[in-house]
Amino acid sequence: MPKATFFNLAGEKRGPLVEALLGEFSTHGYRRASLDRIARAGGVSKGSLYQYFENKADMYRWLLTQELPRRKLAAVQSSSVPPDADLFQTLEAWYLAGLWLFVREPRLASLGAVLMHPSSEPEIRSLHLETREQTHAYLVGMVSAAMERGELRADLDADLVAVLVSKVMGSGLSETLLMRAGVDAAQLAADPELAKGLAQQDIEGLVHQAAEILRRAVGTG
Amino acid sequence: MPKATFFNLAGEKRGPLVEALLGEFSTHGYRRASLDRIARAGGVSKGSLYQYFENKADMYRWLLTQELPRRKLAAVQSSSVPPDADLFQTLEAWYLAGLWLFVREPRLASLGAVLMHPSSEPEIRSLHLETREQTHAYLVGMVSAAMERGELRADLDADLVAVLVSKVMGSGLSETLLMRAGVDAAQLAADPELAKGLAQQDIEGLVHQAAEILRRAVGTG
DNA sequence: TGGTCATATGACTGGTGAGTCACACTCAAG
DNA sequence: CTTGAGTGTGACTCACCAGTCATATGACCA
Repeated sequence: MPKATFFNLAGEKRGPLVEALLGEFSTHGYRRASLDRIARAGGVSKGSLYQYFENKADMYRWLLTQELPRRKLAAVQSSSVPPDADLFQTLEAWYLAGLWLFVREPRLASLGAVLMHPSSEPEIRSLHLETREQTHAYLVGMVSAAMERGELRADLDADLVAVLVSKVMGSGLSETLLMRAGVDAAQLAADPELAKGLAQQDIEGLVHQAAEILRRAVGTG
Repeated sequence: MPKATFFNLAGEKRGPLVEALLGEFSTHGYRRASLDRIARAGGVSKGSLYQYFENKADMYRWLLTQELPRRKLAAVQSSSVPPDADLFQTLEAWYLAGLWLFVREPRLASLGAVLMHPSSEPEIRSLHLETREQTHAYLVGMVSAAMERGELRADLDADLVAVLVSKVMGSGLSETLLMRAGVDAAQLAADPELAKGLAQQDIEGLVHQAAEILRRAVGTG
């Protein structure tokens, strides 16, 4: 957890620092991220970083568990799901908003994508693992509820369906989108201008197609 | 590419070295893998490593593009697909063999899994990217052929179906299996004994369920 | 025996980067 | 004005590690 000093920071000093953290970790990943660069880009001395955070892993952890969700939520809140939407409509709206994040906030989106992969860095392995477990548990809950509402075939394993959803609507869609635009998540984070190529894809159509495939795969009827 | 010296090596010297490469890269990933450890574990001096390979990336590249496919093929060749099998039966047999690899050769399987993720290490980024592109192209070919045989709905995008297959049958299945057994690919590589927990899962059932979901999702009828 | 070539070795170099520490600055309270 | 707690600083330490090189070994031939 960051130290009190960090939270006491005035916005005009904290803002650039957070930007620096976001930029560095999203373009270089955890291991290759350099604290010297973060300090320089953030307009802060290296020693100060250690006034604010316990260590490098603490910075990464705070960014990914506190700041990333906060910003994601803010960026996605515009999209509202109608109250009578079924599982597939809900998922479609949700993941559509997630894909737009790649266009509007590529650094946030790439960071989020990386977080869903297992990490080989011991300091942050458990963070990635726990995030995946939480996401999975949340989806299992959604799927089970939909099953009880009769929207899904009852003979299916909720666990397996949850993985299906996360793979198809999550990494599957975002990787397809990136592939079609011919860019890499890491490049995108380094140069957000590249997001323009993404915006020209038929994102709505893509997400809808995936949701319909999913509906056919596990939906009733 | 490795140098001639490497290929001239007698089997009894080369074997342990290859084992060391495999062990080190599969448990620590590219960046954290240490050449000193590889040399020690492989019973070879550090200088010799540079008689055999250009550099670290060369070792990684050789292992993943030459040795890994060779061994995977050998480990999987037992499973034969009947000549009249349709796309879904073929995929089921294929990926079933892939999952057994996690039980029999966890280090190979984890290496292969990591290779399918984007890497943030510049030296090997293109290797990972190209592997993913090749795999994708191969699947697109398979899917297109199956479409022409009328096994798949014709209104679908072959590109999207290929991603679907790779996500559901590939990473989706292997991560489900690992999750159920409560192990991590990295742990598994470090301690292959853990594979025993995997063997107790109903692997055949899991793969079959996934293949049937896929059939329903994109198959005709 | 002596010479040559391929191969083997491990101490060493240079670079990097996380984390530390002695010192400097600020400001509010006494 | 003085004090000291809180904050800021960046040169420095320490560990790690890829890659090099001077030297050694040994096989083979003349």
